[in-house]
Amino acid sequence: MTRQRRVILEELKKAGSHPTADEVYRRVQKRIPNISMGTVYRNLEALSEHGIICRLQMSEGPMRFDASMEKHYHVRCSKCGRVGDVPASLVNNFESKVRAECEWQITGHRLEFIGICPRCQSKK
Amino acid sequence: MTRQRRVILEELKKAGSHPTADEVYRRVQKRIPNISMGTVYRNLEALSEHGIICRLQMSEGPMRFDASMEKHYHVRCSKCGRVGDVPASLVNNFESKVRAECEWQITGHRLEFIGICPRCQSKK
DNA sequence: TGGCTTATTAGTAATGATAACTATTACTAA
DNA sequence: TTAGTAATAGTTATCATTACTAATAAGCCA
Repeated sequence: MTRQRRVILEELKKAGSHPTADEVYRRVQKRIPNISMGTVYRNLEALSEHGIICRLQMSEGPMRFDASMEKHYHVRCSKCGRVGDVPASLVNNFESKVRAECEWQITGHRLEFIGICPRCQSKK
Repeated sequence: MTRQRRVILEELKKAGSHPTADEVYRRVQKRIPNISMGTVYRNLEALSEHGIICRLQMSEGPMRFDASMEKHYHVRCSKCGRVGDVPASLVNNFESKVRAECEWQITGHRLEFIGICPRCQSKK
């Protein structure tokens, strides 16, 4: 656990929402001015491989990262791209019939909601 | 509807599965040898904007395209990357509770199953 | 503590998918 | 046939991400 890795994790936690690698980079840069983008990517990768953070591949835009490991889904705002959380408890099981009737062996799924965030709703 | 666009659409339909832009390009190239990659992208884009084809942003790998417009979901093989279809009828409604309880205005979702395709299952 | 081994870094260059640009060509309607 | 528009081929640019490399820092044992 190097200083760089520690600061990257701290800033990701502070960010709260779901920053991209670049947003993490810009935050960390304020504390370690000569940090390199490669270091940010490498550490976000390492942290997610150790199950400490989560990498979110959304259907649009670059990869995002999430320090929260609780089970939840994500909503992406189609106006501004912001990403929010949807507790898994709001989503009923929908996989069982697919598992039963599909000749593929289903191992998981990726679900992302599309919507308009509160901020963009009030803008209009 | 230019010759290029027509051939792109024909080859996409013939391809059956879910080719990437590059695969479409290679197929079309056999009939129009000097076609440009840009033309392929532009036309796949145009066709999908007109609702004639469907562009699939999978969570891994490049964009894929689908000539079938029936409502269905996709499974991606985690071994080989192949993409298959899952009829929408196998998936129960799971969105209503989210719509009701989330302060975002939900407009849709993107769902992708992960699994192992029949071919990779038998390989092992 | 000091030296040794290995991992990690900063910096830069490379990659791969996609989009933008530009001069040229094809299509269309008058 | 011609002006106007749209689409093309070819090329270059962009953006996110990964790979490479020499220098630096961690961790560990004597």
